[in-house]
Amino acid sequence: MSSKITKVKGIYDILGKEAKAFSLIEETFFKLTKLFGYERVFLPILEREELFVRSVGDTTDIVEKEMYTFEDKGKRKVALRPEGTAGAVRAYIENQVFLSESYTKWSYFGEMFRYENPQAGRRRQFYQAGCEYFNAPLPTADGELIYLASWILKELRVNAELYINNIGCEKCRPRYKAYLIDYLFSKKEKLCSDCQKRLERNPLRVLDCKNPTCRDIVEEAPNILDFLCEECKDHFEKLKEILDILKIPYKVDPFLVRGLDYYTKTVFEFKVNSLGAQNTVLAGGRYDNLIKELGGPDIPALGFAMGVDRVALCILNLLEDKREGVIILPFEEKYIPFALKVFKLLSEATNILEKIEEEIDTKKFLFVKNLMENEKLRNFMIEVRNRIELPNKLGKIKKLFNLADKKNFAYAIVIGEEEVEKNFITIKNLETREQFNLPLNMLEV
RNA sequence: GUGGGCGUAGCUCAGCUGGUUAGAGCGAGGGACUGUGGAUCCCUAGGUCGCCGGUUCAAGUCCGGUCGCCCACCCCA
Repeated sequence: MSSKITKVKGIYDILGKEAKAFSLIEETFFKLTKLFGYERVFLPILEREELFVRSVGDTTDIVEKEMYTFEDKGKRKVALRPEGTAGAVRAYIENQVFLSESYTKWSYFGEMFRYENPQAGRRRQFYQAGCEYFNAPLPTADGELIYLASWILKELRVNAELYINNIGCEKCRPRYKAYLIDYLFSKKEKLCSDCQKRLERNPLRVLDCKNPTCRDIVEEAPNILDFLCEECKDHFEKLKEILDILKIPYKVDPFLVRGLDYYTKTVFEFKVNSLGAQNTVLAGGRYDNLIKELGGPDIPALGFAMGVDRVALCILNLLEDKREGVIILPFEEKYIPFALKVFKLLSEATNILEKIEEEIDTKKFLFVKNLMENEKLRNFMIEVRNRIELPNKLGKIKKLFNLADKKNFAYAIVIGEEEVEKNFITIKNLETREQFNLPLNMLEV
């Protein structure tokens, strides 16, 4: 063997159980976002670097040191997206979607890239499932969005707590910021070294420092909620009422600030306690100025992103492999033609089943009638619809059953001399070990 | 970017203060068992001991570097 090529640091193959978790998350996410009117969109992974500098913020760590940036062959400065909102907003503006739609709801699922040191729940290539809701000024939109987010997590059996805050708008935040900086400067020598740096670059981030002495200082700091303008205050009060009506439990955390510059008014986070340090599983908020700042019209918007890798970690041990599907087992090579016939008949029968559920065009087929009456057969056909496979090798019968068992099939179809001669199949339930026959002429219409 | 821990078979790990041919369990493949699986027993395959260099008569073991993994800081979903 020649020298092996390994993966690059922090970038992982998603296989096996984790892949199952990913699929379940994706499926659940799109099922529920669709229910709430979101359309799935497919956005570029590669964008101009400037997009993120201008939206995420040039003093954020994401932009300062975590972006994968490079020059392409046309000398364009490009970056792998570190998050999804900026690209969505760019697409919204560039395609002038606002001209033809009075409001727009998008959902997406895809990989993001940040050059960070890997740890539990943090990878350089990671996946986010996100929603963006454009042209939605009312606090009901915030409520609806949070309701959607909490439902997705509930459906996935993730126990998360919701924290909300309002970080003001361009009218009220500067005043708060000034007071905060004043206060923090008076305590500067007591702050940790990181916070002293934050004070210069991004003072709001001092508010969620984990250092205990910083926390004590923050406890006494001016509270953003006392500084909100009438509009922001009203928005926040209404949001809380909406959450109460929707019966979504939440905690107000006045020290909750988001790391990205574009947020205004509502911000929220769902946190779990089973995950270690990286415990935020879904987060988002309102970004009323971002569209304007990126050269579009003055349109309010909001959104959230869910950390797919982190949610997968949460639900990994909830996944059980259950028996599913059917494998056809011809005992010898000479029975393979018969097995192929069975394979074709059964897989086509699943199509007919689909149709019956919609239009009750049934009785046409004898086997369908039988199916409705015979519970055993019905359960079998449900599994046929889940999965049907032919074996890829011949061997001792014991081996074949062993294989069927290890691959978690629900049923095995036995094909040997007697079956071929009398034109039937023997169906074995691999869990109960029960067997029954199905004459094939029932399937041949 | 910083710090701590760790890299031996597909997986989980033994391998003493350096000493002959590198071990177990699980898993995989085969057999005992030629129309019926999960148990038991037997057999087999699979390792440049992450990689590079150094010390030594001798390195899986010691030293340096490097790559990767895990965890935390930081950051964020």
